[in-house]
Amino acid sequence: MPDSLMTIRQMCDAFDVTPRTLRFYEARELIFPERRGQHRLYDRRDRARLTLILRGKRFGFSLEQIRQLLELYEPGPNNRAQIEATISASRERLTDMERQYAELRGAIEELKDQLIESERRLAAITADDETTG
Amino acid sequence: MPDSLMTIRQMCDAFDVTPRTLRFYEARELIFPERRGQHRLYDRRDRARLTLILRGKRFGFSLEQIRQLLELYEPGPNNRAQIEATISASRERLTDMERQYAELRGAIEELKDQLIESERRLAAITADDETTG
DNA sequence: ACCAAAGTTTACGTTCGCGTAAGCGTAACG
DNA sequence: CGTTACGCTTACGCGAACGTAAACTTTGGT
Repeated sequence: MPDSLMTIRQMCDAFDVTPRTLRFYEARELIFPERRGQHRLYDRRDRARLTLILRGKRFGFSLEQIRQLLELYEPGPNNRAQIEATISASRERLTDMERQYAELRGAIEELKDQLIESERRLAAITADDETTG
Repeated sequence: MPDSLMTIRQMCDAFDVTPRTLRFYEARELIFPERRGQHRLYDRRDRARLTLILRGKRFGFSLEQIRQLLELYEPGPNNRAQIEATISASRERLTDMERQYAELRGAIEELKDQLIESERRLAAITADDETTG
């Protein structure tokens, strides 16, 4: 079993997705499995892309945004203009992600404060129970 | 103009959303504006909640997840069980968010590496142009 | 008093990200 | 040689998160 090529079922088991999902991503041009006859075969590159797709989804990106992100990881034509465009797009995406990163930190801190406040209130009630009860 | 109460239009302008969106969030019980006659009036609390809603959306949370998150910020009944439940839920959410935070850091680093690689390729082509051209 | 602007409800329409069922090919197993 | 399993395509369905249109009331300005 050459692990360099996987069937759709092996992919589904490995990544916990359905066949429908893989075919859907293919229709949206996010992955490009080979065809052996009618059957799809997924290689290392497809798996790497799928990993990025699923991660992108956890960040709330749309499939279209993810598709554009994936293009940034492609070897691409050694055309200067293309490389420059990729660099520019990468920088923009990086800026967005850094902002989101900072925002998430802020949200975490706020929730932490809220948690501490709840713990304080619980402690107050507990102390009250001990004196009153 | 008492800025403690805002009309739906002022809210839309301030947060860059449509009236439909605000009414939709209200129908889903994410915000609870007062009614002066038939009209809605939004106070500081509504605005605070809307800020959290929009931020949650940027993190890819569903409105239902956000609604549950908002509950954690509510004063809530001083019932011990309720507070304990809130604390427990807050801890779980915090764990998730910390994980997402770390994951985002990883994604940023990967894209950075990719960017550096692109810059290297561009430099190589440029150097090539200078010697060849 | 009147008109336009703004707000309200009701309800159908739309896009995204798949789920799900129908119907067909084919390959392997007993 | 049948049937069982897996995969393929086509296509309709569905919940989320609004957009949009229709019809009505309310409110502010002149």
